[in-house]
Amino acid sequence: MAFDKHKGLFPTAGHDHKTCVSSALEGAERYCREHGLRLTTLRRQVLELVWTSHRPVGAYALLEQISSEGRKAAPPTVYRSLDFLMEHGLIHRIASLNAYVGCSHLTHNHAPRFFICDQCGEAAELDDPAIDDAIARDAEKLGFRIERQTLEISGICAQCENGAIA
Amino acid sequence: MAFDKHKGLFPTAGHDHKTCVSSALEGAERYCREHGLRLTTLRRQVLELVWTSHRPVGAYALLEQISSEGRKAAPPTVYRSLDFLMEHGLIHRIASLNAYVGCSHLTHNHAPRFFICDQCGEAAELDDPAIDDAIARDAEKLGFRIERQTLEISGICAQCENGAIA
DNA sequence: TTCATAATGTAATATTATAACATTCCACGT
DNA sequence: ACGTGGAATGTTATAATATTACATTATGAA
Repeated sequence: MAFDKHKGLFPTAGHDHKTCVSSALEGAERYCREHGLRLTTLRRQVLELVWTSHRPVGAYALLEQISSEGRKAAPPTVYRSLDFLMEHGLIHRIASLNAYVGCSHLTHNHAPRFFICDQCGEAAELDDPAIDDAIARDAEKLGFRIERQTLEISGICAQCENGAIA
Repeated sequence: MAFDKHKGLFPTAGHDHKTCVSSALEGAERYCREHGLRLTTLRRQVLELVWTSHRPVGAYALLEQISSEGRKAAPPTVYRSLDFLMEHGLIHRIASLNAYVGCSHLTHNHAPRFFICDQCGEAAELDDPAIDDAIARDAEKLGFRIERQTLEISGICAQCENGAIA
């Protein structure tokens, strides 16, 4: 992703977000093409709105934006699209915020793992095999078959901690 | 806890749940006494209701039970008690279920980490320093100051997988 | 006992999500 | 191009979860 070139994993203030958006959309289109799925106008619009930033966004905020862009929309309009996008791993749900964010790791299977800044609201998706391995070992010990995972670490990101912009 | 003596970490069908409840209540009372907190009748009642089982329970289910036990209760009644109990680590919130479960690790500070069975609904609280360490390392790399954590692993527990009782 | 504060009661409402059914759209075979 | 069947969306209503604001009551400390 565009912001990976910068110092940290967190989306930095100066990163080229347009690249994030376009690669997310291209990735989604490729994925749907290859899997015979329909990335309809609505679904694409929802995906694009989710990708407005790296801040998880609520379903009703999306709904307002869809409406303001001229389309007739009610809750099911957005929830159905969110369900589709989640089902195919194009976005993730942040359970602790009841909000949704674009997937930054389209190219490989992964459990969603997020660091989320309480101050700026940005979410960074993280891959760490050490976490994966530890959880897998625990599951094995328990004989537990994992179906879904939620890992959300909230706090203050480095930029906010250091008083960057705000 | 009572079920720790059994084979797995998961609450087993045969475990002595009364011991879970009494040690949770005793622990809460000791904690509140030592910290100058008031474990009021209402708070104690909510805690006891949460401890009815190892299955996370919703706020409105608790509300119904409180009402049925004769007390006047509205949503704030239960939410305020839940907030108190969470603030002091006596219960945890399961964000992916909008539900609440008693804390099984009263005696030490810890990030809440759960395995939750989709079938029987039971939640097992787990301690694994390997997970803690991996997350701590990632946070340090990011310069991220952790405030709260949510780790919820959902799937099928060993007992359900093996067709135990159901 | 009195007072300040904490806890709870009460009413209204906000926020998030789903159910149920109607309509429209689109790929496909003809 | 035409009709068809299933997928997608529109529409209305409502469920489920949670909070705000203000009134009242209970509690412990001075």
